[in-house]
Amino acid sequence: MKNEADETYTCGLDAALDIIGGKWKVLILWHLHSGPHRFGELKRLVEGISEKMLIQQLKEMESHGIVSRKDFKEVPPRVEYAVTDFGVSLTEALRPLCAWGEEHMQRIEQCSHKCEAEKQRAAG
Amino acid sequence: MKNEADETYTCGLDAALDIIGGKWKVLILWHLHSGPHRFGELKRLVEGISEKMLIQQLKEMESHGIVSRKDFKEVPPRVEYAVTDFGVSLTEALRPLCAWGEEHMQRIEQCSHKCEAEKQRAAG
DNA sequence: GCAAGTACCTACCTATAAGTAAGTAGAGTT
DNA sequence: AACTCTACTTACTTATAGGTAGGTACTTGC
Repeated sequence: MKNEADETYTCGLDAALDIIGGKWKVLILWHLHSGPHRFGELKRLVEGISEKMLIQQLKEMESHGIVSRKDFKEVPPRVEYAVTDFGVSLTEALRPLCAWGEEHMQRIEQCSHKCEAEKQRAAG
Repeated sequence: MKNEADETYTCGLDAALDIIGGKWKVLILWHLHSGPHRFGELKRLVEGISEKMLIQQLKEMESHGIVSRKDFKEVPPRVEYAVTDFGVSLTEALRPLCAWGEEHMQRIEQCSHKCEAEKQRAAG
């Protein structure tokens, strides 16, 4: 967000959300947390993600140093993705938030349903 | 994200990011964390936010129960926003991530600059 | 009348994220 | 030849988030 040339982030959360914000990154990170995975494994584990989005997200996470990519130079291609040490520090920092989300998941779901219902009502 | 009628979140982070994801919510929450604020105060504190976005984000945060809105029924209007108990539990859960972001802020900024530079190089 | 203060609402536009579909490469199998 | 496996790339489209500009309401002061 606040990454214009002359500006810095207002707070640490702002910066952190630049690294893990968006629909897919936390899901990918969640699966990689349990150990290294190949591309195809991740694709099957992360339900609903397209190859294109998976590649894009992995590339971004790699460029942020959260994830490492190991190419075994084989044919058919064999590539393995794993969380880096830096990425592990992030997953550790995410633990409390993860627990909070688990604890309040039903509440969040109910709210989301209510918000959807209100939107549809407003749409007529 | 995963709030379709028949689906639930894959992990707690997924759910939590539904509550605080996006450009503005963490910044608003960060300012409200220090105590209740009126609309105009928040508008001045959160640099770069438009009234429209501030209203929209506050409304969403209120509907999620993170923020409370107290209308003093005065003219000119006087409304005060504060973090709820539920919101406090969220801010507590966000502390480690906030600290992580603070700790790695410069690294994140440098990476963002590099990504921008690469994008511009690719654009020609 | 205008301007200031306060906190919103609405219509429309722009930017960004995500999605779909087609394609690439090499090796092996039918 | 086609198909399978693997992991990508590219062009274009759609969905969503954020932004701009105009407006509302009331009171007070000039």
